[in-house]
Amino acid sequence: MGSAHRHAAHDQSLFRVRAAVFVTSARETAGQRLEALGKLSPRVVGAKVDGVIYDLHTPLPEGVEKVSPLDKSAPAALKLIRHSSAHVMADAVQRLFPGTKVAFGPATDAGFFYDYDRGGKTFSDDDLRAIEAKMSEIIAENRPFVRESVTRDEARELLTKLEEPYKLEHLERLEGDISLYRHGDWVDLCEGPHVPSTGFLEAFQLTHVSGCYWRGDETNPMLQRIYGTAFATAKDLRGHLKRLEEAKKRDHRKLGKELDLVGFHPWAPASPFFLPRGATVYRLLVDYIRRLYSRTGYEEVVTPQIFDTQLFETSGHLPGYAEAMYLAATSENLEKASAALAGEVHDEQAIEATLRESIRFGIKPMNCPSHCLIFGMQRRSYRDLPWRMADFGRLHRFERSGVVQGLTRVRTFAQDDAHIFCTLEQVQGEITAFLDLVDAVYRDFAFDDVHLVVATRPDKRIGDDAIWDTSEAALLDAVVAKGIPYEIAVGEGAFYGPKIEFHIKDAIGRPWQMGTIQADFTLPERFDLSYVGEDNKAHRPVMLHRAALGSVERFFAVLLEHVGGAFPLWLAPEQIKLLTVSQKFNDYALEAKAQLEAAGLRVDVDLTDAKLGAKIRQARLMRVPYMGVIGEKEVEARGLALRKREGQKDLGLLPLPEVVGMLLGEARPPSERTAASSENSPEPPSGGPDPKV
RNA sequence: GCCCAGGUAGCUCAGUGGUAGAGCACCCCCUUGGUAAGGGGGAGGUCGUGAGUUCAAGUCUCAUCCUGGGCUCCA
Repeated sequence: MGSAHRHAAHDQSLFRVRAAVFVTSARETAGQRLEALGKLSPRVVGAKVDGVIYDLHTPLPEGVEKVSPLDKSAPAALKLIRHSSAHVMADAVQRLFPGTKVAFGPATDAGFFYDYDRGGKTFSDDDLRAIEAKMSEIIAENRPFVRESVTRDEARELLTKLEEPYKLEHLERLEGDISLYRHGDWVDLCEGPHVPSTGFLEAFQLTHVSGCYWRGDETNPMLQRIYGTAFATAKDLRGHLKRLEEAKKRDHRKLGKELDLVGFHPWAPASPFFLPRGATVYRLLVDYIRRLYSRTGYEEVVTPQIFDTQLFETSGHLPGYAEAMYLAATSENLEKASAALAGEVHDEQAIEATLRESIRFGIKPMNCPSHCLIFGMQRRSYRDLPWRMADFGRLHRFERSGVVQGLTRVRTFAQDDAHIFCTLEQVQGEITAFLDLVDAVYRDFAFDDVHLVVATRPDKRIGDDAIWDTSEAALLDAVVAKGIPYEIAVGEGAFYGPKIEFHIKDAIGRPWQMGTIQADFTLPERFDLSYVGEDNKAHRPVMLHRAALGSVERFFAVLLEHVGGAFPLWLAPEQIKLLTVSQKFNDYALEAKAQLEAAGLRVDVDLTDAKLGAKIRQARLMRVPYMGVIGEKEVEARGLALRKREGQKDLGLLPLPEVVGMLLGEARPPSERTAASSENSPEPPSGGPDPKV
């Protein structure tokens, strides 16, 4: 698997200015030191002092050794630029909208934001443009950013005077030194560091507004968050905007519509319709996983959609997961329930029983409970373990209206889901095998930037520490043995067991979490599952939840964006489209189509009276991997003129059997290509004929 | 669920209170052609939905549904 990419919990410490540094102001500053070293220039936005970022005007601590300039183009400089931009924005907002209170305003991975309380009022897009204009004025004033170290009482006094309740609240949570930052007349409770002056901010843009809660808590007042982005230079900003544009072009919702893959309808919100072309790809994905299962010892089951709610009470989904579950009612039961509510039933217990009965059925949000039922249907022996039970069952989860998104967050989906029932001793081997499986899958889809996160026991958990020790060790040992880059997310595991998450990066560098494998000790317990061991006693199995693609819908979306709509041959809805030069050749085109289809290819044909150029354009827009042009010469030669999607590759006139041979080799996922089929690779090594084996 | 922005023909989008538009797609006709759009004609909309203001509403107000961007949630 891929490079040694890691998410290292970004060097926050770099930006934490050390304590007890600002006692006097007579001390030499970073800027002075750099100047003395002849390293100060207008490109320098800060200083790196023994690995910690300082403002230029901040006094250095005693006995520092290394002071180096922080160039505005350095990645670490972005944080200064963005955080300073946030201050300037807040200044602009308070100038334009007096009385607005400020909350938090940090730099983020993509830019910055600042949260405001406008006393219930909101910001419009026009407001953003006005704020941008005001920011430009403040930047033109080129006021220096100045740090002040103050006592808690002084800070409290100032913030009280400024009437900043959120800042005051935050002040009381702060530990250690308190500092303020000023530029011009504007002052903020802030840790810094900042760029030397507002004039250093060359390229910024406010992007959008959203609501958010104070300290992220839904019960707190809602604030208005204005997002922006900022870069060292206008060129960098343009580059960023261009990348956003690129991402927009690849957006699966746009491509899904353009390529006739997916549709939506208001009567089934957040629930995709896979149209014929999309359904083909969907089926190919599932078929691919099925073939993998048959090679790796999985057995597929088909399970019900709707269950008595007792199932979910046993599994704990009710009431724990109730808000995300659809419940199913029958009209008969609903009538009884409304009669009860209308007061036609008087016995309180009877009313309660009637109401309970009215929602007696639940639509499954996960497959695991029904798999537990299957396990429990018969007496199981240790000889049956590990048992790998796969299920592509459709799941329904009620996601809140604000969180659904295209195919990546939907209310109905299927997973390449499987549950492995095994002994504690077998866990590590199963993990290792799954790592291999996932590795093969991501390779086949050309996701080459993959890394793992091992999530360990959270504070709130169930199960003995001894079991956690064993299962965490099993996960880690398997990962370490594979030599795959990983990181450990301490305390991020599920309450029922540790897990491994698989994160990939797509073609334009965006991260996605795809597969996962989790150990579970709870569910077997809840369902009282057991197997008979060698010792003829009952033992509790361990359950592993695992998926490589995750949700097929989501994987479809990520893959679609990854390939920019151009599916590889083995996944393309149509592998080749036949284009006739004129309708005189339609009969032969249909013959050729039948022959290619008989050989197992997915073939489309354009018999319209459009000109060849228009047909090619149409096929290219649909990203069809191969085109077969058919005119007089091709009919005579019983072949077609092959043209490849990538580049302008005209592969010339080929007899049909040769076309079949060429395409079939490429028509399987890489891991299923045999030496025999790669012989027919469409791109033989250059220079001379293929060295046949 | 909350905040912001949208919703006009199948698609992409014009339309600032006074007779609903364009391009593409679709249907018909001409054209029968050689590697990213041949030409002509036609059909297609209760402007998301429901109320309200007005002599008059796609346009203003309110409500509601859906979509998008965030927040939040995520066994």
